[in-house]
Amino acid sequence: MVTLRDVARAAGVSLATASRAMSDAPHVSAANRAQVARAAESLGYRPHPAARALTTGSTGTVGLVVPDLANPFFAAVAKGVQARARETGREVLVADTDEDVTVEPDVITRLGDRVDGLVLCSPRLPADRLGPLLAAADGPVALVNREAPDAPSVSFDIADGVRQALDHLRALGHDVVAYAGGPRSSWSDAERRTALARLSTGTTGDAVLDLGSFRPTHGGGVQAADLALAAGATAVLCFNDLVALGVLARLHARGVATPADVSVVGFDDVAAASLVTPALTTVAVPLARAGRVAVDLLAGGSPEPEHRRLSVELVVRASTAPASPAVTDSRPLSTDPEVAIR
Amino acid sequence: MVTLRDVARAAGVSLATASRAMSDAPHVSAANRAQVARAAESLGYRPHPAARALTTGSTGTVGLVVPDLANPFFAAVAKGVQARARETGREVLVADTDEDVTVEPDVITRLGDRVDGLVLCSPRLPADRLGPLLAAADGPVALVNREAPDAPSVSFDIADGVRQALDHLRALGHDVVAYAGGPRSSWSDAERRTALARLSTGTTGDAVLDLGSFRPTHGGGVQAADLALAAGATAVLCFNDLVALGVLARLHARGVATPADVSVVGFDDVAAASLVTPALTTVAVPLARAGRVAVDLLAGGSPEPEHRRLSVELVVRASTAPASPAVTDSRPLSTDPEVAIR
DNA sequence: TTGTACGCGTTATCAG
DNA sequence: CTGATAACGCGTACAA
Repeated sequence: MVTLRDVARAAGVSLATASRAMSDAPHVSAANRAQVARAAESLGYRPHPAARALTTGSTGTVGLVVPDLANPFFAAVAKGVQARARETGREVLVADTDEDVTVEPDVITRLGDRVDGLVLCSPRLPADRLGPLLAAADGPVALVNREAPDAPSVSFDIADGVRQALDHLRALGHDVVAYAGGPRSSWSDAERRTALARLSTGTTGDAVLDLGSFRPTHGGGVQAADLALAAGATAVLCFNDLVALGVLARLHARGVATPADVSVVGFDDVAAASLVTPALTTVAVPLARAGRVAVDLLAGGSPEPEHRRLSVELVVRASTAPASPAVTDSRPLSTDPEVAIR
Repeated sequence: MVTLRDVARAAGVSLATASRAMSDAPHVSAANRAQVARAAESLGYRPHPAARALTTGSTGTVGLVVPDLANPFFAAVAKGVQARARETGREVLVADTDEDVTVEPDVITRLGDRVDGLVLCSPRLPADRLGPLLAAADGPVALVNREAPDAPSVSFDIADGVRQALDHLRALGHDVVAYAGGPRSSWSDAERRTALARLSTGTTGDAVLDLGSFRPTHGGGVQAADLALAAGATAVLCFNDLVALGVLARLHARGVATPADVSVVGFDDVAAASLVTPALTTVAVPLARAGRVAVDLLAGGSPEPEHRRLSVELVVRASTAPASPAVTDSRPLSTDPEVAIR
């Protein structure tokens, strides 16, 4: 291994001068600066991260905690974090909690010792458990997709997304729209619900049906679809795209046409949303952007935590269409054995 | 910050003894060991990773390099790496090259300085560029989903997967099966092709049509589907599930029924494969397992690099069925405006 | 502007 | 079994 001492020797200067030259510090003659640079280059010198961390206290690393790397939502955020960190010369240490909120404190402390700051995606950790966690963290923490008073955060303008979706559906003539909600402990589900509540008390008097809470997965959507049908909804707004995809699949399996019979709207605009048939109408959310912003938030050492809210946009695709008479359970199931329900 | 010195002081022993006690080293009296443990516990002592790394030379960190974190294939591998690293008390530093092989050398050296070993997923880096890269790496490197003479690797029994898929298709009566290949520079595509070549010179004389190389994405599948139809194939085996999903979508859009008219087989068994309609028949590949094995391979300091090949299994779902008379371009397009081609 | 010397927190070596 | 003490590689007061 080639150390700074080797570089200094080769350049004919002292260790201190070499150090200053490498870190572009002032008080170094142009000649020496060039000498050192040349020596470092030719020797293939690379500073030892641990040694640097030991003296400076900064590791050049950001941590990322997500519930599930295989979930396209978090994968997209991770890409953004990754990209921004790399641009700013930092590396990213990633931890997947496997959807288990009980391990989060441990993961956070373990990671916390090795990083300069932490990007935390923990949609389902109860608010009262989040506070202590933030307090225990020694470095800066940036929250993604949720807000809290004590930490900077980047989230999305969910209320506006819900509004756009509802406007779209109502313009299409849907009076009975149902909401397939996410986990009760989810901050962003709460956001959707309050937005929905505010929007459904409008002058038109249209209310939106609460189908309940579902696991934020394909399976959750399957359950929600049955309930939506039973309730006679002509449109269903989903907690996220995974749920929407499940609704789509279940509707298809039960012989209900989408969007002819019922319209479906998702949330997030995950990659799969545009690839499925029919392509999903969904509220596009700048996931990667959020990841990038989160790492920038780590640096901002303002006293008051900064809360950035990114705007969202409804993407209309093929899963929504003008309302037709309600479809209920009395509708005959398909006789095609491929799609029939036993 | 509480250091080991504080612990030693509190326990009434020297720094050296405290160090030994903490690292479960021998030559420490049971009494002192307990004292130190108690002191560390009550003070909330956590060893400083950088300091430890500086002296030991080991960082307790493994690196992971992938082309795209948002690709479900790599996301699954990443989960495995993550899980195994955590189990063994290590953290993982992840780098996403964004499918750009030209940045890989840089990424690898940057990461290499901070980790004890590197798990490298680089399916498309040309073999002649991989060799030098491995030579330049200072720590151990484990390859995932490709093999090379100079590094340990974990890959899949692709030949057997292809065989299983082909057997399945032939048993269903498909004489004309087409292969929608992946990138030419891909090691695993080459594996599929040689397996295919060996299998198609059998006594039956059935050959498999080579549709060409496609981008390993949904879009690639769309292109492949048109070619498969033009060639009159009754079944198409795809490079991976993303391609297969593209084929499925395109077939549907062109009014060709799956699996009634043409069967489709994927590769990898990514999560989406079982969620789509019709559910995809595909060769399941233990992605997460591979990730776990890869981190274990890093530790094994054998002189000869170890090459582990994981077995795969065809999962028969709804996208394959007995062959029907070939469908060609002469077949009338659907008149349903939803699916018609302009 | 340059060099010397100390400290960062740990582990490891060597006497006791 | 225990305790000083010397590294590890680098940044940085302080002195020159």
